[in-house]
Amino acid sequence: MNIALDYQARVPIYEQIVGEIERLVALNILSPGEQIPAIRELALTLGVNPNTIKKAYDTLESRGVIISKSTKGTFITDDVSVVKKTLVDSIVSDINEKIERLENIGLDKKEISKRLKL
Amino acid sequence: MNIALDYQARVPIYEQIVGEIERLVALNILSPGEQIPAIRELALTLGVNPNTIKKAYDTLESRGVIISKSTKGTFITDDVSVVKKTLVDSIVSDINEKIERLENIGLDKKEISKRLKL
Amino acid sequence: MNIALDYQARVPIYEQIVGEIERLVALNILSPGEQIPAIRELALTLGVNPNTIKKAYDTLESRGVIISKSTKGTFITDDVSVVKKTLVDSIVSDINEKIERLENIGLDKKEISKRLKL
Amino acid sequence: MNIALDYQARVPIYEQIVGEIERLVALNILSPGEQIPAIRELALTLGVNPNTIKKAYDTLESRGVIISKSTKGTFITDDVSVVKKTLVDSIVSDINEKIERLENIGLDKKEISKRLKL
DNA sequence: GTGGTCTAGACCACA
DNA sequence: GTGGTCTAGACCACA
Repeated sequence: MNIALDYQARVPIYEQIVGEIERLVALNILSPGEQIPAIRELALTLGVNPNTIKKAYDTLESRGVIISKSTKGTFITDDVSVVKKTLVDSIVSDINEKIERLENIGLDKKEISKRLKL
Repeated sequence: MNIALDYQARVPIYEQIVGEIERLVALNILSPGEQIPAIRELALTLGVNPNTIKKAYDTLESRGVIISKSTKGTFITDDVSVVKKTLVDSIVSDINEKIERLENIGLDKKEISKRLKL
Repeated sequence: MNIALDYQARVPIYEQIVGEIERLVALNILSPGEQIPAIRELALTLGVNPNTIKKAYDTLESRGVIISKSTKGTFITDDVSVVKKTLVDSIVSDINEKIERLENIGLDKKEISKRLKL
Repeated sequence: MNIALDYQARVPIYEQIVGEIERLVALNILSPGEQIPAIRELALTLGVNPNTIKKAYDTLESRGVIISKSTKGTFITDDVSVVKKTLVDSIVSDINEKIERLENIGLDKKEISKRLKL
């Protein structure tokens, strides 16, 4: 699994991993039901402690992105649509929040639109 | 000065204060040249340690948002336009980054536009 | 034999199998003296390692629920009443423990009764 | 904080701690908004590694029982009623599930009632 | 081999 | 002092 980590970033490593895996799911690079690397395996690949991977996997499981089946391995959830929808929704609402901030500062919708890559 | 703090957020308190003051400047609620509260005063108002306010003010001064005149007090910079421009630019580039992410996930520009409050 | 397994549950697979067979006995779906599937056969049916079935059968035999007659096969015990009684007793005492917890939290017996399907 | 741990139990230590704190909240021994011991402090008291307490606190926070305010400490949530309700509901539905199992086994409601401490 | 738990302890930013 | 992150590594049950 191809994941780039930034050790300087404020975002903790385990959350970077969470974000990357969510991204790979949204991009259909990871498919529903697909098995993902074992904790220790990914730890080796990324040069990171297994506990850190575990924390990322725990977070992903609590968000319904993956399911871990003890002794069997860890798998992408069968219904990926919810994950995608949630991700898109959160990005969209982030953007809308920021558009609102720009309007508060005094830019009108036309000015804003001009500066967006749309 | 009306500033809401979130003690649970990952963003440190002093940075939240920085962001809020920049926002108030951008909104013209704080005017160029206007005096802002003394460190101890604001510390009391917000129920926060004076060191935290100090750190926020230092950051704001290094960004050219405020100027502290030793015994006279602390003031909003006279030329507020740079502050505003910087803030707007950073928000705009944030948004464009997220638009790109949405495109990567598979939404085209039309779909994205439909969901933005523009 | 119709047994549903939950690979995510904390309860180990072999214990789930034990519980399910005890349940089938208590429900008279498995009758006294009846032969049950061979280890390898059940392993295939459930898509599980034969060692896991072995462990479940061993446990059931130690509890007197089944008897394995070497070359002949494995059978439900002739006197099923003890199995049932033990099972009922353990469920009842589970419930009573939980009733006590509800009382400790502050519900009185009347309130509790109202919410039970009795 | 008075918490008894059972190192033999199948339930992991961190979950025992979670359960105990939920219980103390339900019993009003821990009040809304009240500060609870620092991670390292409770670790010392219970003779357990700080990471274990952290995991318990993380779980409690994800369930909305406590709120951790970085550098300030950890606190019981302000609105405890939801926590209580959820706890009671889950116990009640556990009991009802078991009552149903007893009925499936062949006991009628009268027989069951007789054996419950109600 | 696989996930799950736990200890020991370091280091960090922040307040 | 307080929570948060991370490493290193052991041990366990289960499959």
